[in-house]
Order: sequence, then C-alpha cells, then structure tokens
Amino acid sequence: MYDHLVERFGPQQWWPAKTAFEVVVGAYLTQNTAWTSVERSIANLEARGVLSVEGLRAIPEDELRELIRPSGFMLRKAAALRAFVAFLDAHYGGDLDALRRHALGAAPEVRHSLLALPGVGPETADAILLYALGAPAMVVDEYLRRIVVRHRLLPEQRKYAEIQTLAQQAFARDRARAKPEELARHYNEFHALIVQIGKSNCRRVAVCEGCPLAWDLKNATRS
DNA sequence: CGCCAGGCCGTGT
DNA sequence: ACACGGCATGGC
Repeated sequence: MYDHLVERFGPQQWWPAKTAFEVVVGAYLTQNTAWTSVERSIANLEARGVLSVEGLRAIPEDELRELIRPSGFMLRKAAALRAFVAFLDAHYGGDLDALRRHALGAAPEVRHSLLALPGVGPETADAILLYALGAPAMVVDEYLRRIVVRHRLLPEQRKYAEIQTLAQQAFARDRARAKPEELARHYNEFHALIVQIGKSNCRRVAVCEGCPLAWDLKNATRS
C-alpha cells in the first residue's frame, strides 16, 4: 500500500510548520480538529509573537485561549500547551533541542514522559516524536484505523498499539537494516500520505493486488 | 440542520 | 478492562 501511495502522491516529507516547536503546537491543536482551523490559530500565535517556548511561557493563559479559539477545546488545549512548556523548562532547560537529543537516544523513555502530560495521548506523543524530534515513531491516526478496519486487516475492536504494530510490520525490512533517520523518513512519508488521502475526497486511490485501497475515508460512520 | 475534523480524558459499568 | 459522552469551533 505504501509503495502504491508513494507512486501516486509522494514524496511528501512532511508536517506543515517552520519550526519544531510549531510542530508540537500543531500536534496539540489538531486533535479532533480540521487543519484549516489549526492554521488560523497558528497565525494568531505568530502575529502575537508567541509561537515559541518563551512566548507561550510568558503569555497569560486567558490570552492564549483566545488565540487558539479557532481550533476548539481551548480550555484543555491552552492548559496542555502550557504544561508542555513547563515540562520542557523542568527537565530540558526550556530547550526543545535538548528533548530531541534525548529522544534520539531513548525514544521509549521520552514517549513515556510525553504520555504523562495532560492532553497527550498515543497519537500526539508519536507525532511529536516523529515530526518534531525526528525519532522513528509510527503515528496511527483515525484515517489509518479506517483503512485497516475496512480492509479487514484487523477487527473493528482495535487498539492503538495493535494498529501501530501492524503498520510497523510493513516496514520490517527497514527496521532491521535502515538507520533510525532512514526509518523515520519512511514513517514520516507513510503517515503524511495517509493524511493526504484522508483529507482528499477520492474514494479509491489505488489497487493493491486486486484490492481497492483507502476508499471514502471522509465517511466516519460506514463504508 | 447534521455531520465531520490528523484525540484525549473522566466516569460509569 | 471496556464503552460512552463531553470537550469548542468552523466548514461544508
């Protein structure tokens, strides 16, 4: 499936952001939220000059809420973003690059500490690891879940970890041989392609061994 | 007007 | 250990 998608859409090499910190902010804001809404919030933060660790540390929380209002869930998300900055301050001297260095050496440990933060579940943790920190973390989103379930690769009774394991198995060769940054590039490309076809409206994007791939992902209920 | 969006969390069984 | 609703807002 990955090969078909690369042929059809790739390469993406992805996450629409100018800085690693902007990736983190986007990862929080896009939770169950359309990316166009996130863009508006990011623009607000940028215009206010607070799209940085220092900026979010200094701004009053009620102002932060107003800036991210377009993305919804503003009470939770404002508190969660502040908690991330506090986490960076407490353990990494407020330096996102220090967290990145730690993640490249001990990704599972960093993932565990990210999951302990409010507003960070498995997808957000893996998105931060992969797109902000460059660690080879497989990101499982709602679109990938639909692809897996509708192709009956796994039963409807899924768990994040099961789908993640399945998706990682598709890259077994790279996991065994490729360097971590190489594997991260594949995971990046893979998830970016998933989102690309998810956001687009096409019902069917490829045929893989006679099987139509990834149709009607816009339909959340049934396909 | 109803459904959906690149989830997460608290609560009830 | 699950399932289920709430969280907020904007686009279509």
